[in-house]
Amino acid sequence: MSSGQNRALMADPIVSVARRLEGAFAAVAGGPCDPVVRPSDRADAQANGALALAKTLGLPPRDVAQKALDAAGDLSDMVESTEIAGPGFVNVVFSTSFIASELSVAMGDARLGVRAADDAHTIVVDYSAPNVAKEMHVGHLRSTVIGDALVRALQYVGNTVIRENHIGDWGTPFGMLIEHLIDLGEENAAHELGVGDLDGFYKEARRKFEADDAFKGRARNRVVMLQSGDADTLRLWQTLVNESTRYFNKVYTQLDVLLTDDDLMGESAYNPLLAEVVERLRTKGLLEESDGAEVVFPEGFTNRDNEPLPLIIRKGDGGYNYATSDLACVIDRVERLGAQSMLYVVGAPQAQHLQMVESVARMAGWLPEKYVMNHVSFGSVLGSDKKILKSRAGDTVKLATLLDEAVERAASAVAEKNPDMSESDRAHIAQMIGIGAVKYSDLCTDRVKDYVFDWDRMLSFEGNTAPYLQYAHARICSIFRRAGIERSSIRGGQPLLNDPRERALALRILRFDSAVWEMIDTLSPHKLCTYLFDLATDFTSFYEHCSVLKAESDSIRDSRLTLCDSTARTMEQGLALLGIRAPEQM
RNA sequence: GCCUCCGUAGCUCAGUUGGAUAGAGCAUCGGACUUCUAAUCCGCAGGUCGCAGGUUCGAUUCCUGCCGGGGGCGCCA
Repeated sequence: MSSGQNRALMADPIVSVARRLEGAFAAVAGGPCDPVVRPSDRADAQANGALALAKTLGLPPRDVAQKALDAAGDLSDMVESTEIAGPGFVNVVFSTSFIASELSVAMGDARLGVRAADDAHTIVVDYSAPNVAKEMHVGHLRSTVIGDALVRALQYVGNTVIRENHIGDWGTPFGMLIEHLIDLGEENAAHELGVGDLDGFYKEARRKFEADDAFKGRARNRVVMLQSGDADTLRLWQTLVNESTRYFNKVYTQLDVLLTDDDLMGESAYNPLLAEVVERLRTKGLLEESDGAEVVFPEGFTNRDNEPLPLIIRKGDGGYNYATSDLACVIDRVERLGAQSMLYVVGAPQAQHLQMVESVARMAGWLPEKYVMNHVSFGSVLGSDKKILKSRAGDTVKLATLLDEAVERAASAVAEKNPDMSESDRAHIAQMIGIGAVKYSDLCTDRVKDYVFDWDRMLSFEGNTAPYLQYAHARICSIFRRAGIERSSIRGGQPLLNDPRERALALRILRFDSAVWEMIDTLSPHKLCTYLFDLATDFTSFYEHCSVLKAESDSIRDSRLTLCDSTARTMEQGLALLGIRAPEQM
């Protein structure tokens, strides 16, 4: 391994200095000790570890801080100055040459200095999960966009990531859906679904089911035929699935996410395992009979009347329900796919259900202790009235319609601001801007909270928005275009960082490493968004104050070109981890 | 009733796992364009971090109790 790769293991200087101080603090403490190094507004970083340590040692905090600095020895290869301040904080200022050389190393790394996972493993990410013959709406938007970003980030640092799209393709509604398909005629029905009128199809089927007893009877009979594997029924069912997934793929293409047919793992895929789930639970002695159903009582769950709450494995009528297939999922993911970690990107209302599934899986011994099953919960999309987002007619908002509107709005913004652009360029770029804006507005706030959907805000070029970040990237591309310089031609050098904005920008770029890891550690894409916004802000400030092409000297010009290129690469990669494109002009 | 999530500037949101004086962006106000894309930048102002206790050197952050809002609580998925 070259020293370059070795250094790149910790691109963020704050991480580097933290590791250096960790030993020093440990020496003072006489055991492992966190130096608590954080970014600081009074220096580049501050170590707060002395205050806590002072307590256990019974010494004045400032003395402890001094001892730690003494133990750290010579830090001059990375640090310009250290200072003990206030009650015992250690303020750290990096040497500018260290920042410059670290940036050069990071930019020579294939991952731009982002640390590789030291525990890379196989992770299943379960996301999107629309229902066959039902329209995709904003709830699917959140799951799809958040899940996709997590997949990209987890993959980036070296994990093996398996995408699973657990579509709703089984269950009692398929009786009425198949009968409605027959009524319409297969050709007509396929067309209706193929063009994306899933809502109309589903609603009509449900209307007939509720209004027409004969239809209801046929539907019920059809469910039995489906479950018993009747060939003709299965063929009709497959038509529904195929037409729906064809439509989903259109939305996924528009949304620009990674999901393909290879990732489809619908509920029906687990049918062969359901009987085994029951048998295994029975063998373990976990299965109990309750009100005619076969259930498991995981500890710690109670119902309204404070009685134990069961997870229903097999209904009174002998049918299975979603808890059973979710348990089959766990078995399949652990035993067939070798997953050690499972992420469920599912709305907050499913929290208790997933807890119960995990609990039963652990009771049954299907989920080893160290394996994690993580609910990546998220809140709702709200309208400006702070209520769940609805269309003007009061229906749920069709995802496809919403995405079309995003692209339309972006197209008219581009047409207005950049009228010289060709029609085909504009269409292409509007796609990146409109879709990017929707995705970013979904990703940029803490996922556990609800968020307010606002067209004007998300498409604005001001504030924490995708267009603002994309614009920073486009401006850099524009500089190189204007100068007629290939970006790759100026790589490899170390930048001069004499202006405070140059220095701040370089340090910010190096913190990409930590930003990606914060996103991964907390499964929170908004951490990376916040970073990219800071990066764009630091760049724009640099851009306003440090002329690149009209720099005072050629060496400064080249140095600034290097900074521009480093910024653009980091921005493009960061946006890519969020599933967002970075156009070269806009 | 029980469980769970949320409550930070007029609005929309951050706050790096307990650190110094709580930060952005909108909106308002005051400045900067024969431009490396002003789709931008610089500045002013704006706060009882829902309320009350507790833990400790130190709390927006952890604990308890209230108040307000969302969601969940047995055969739909």
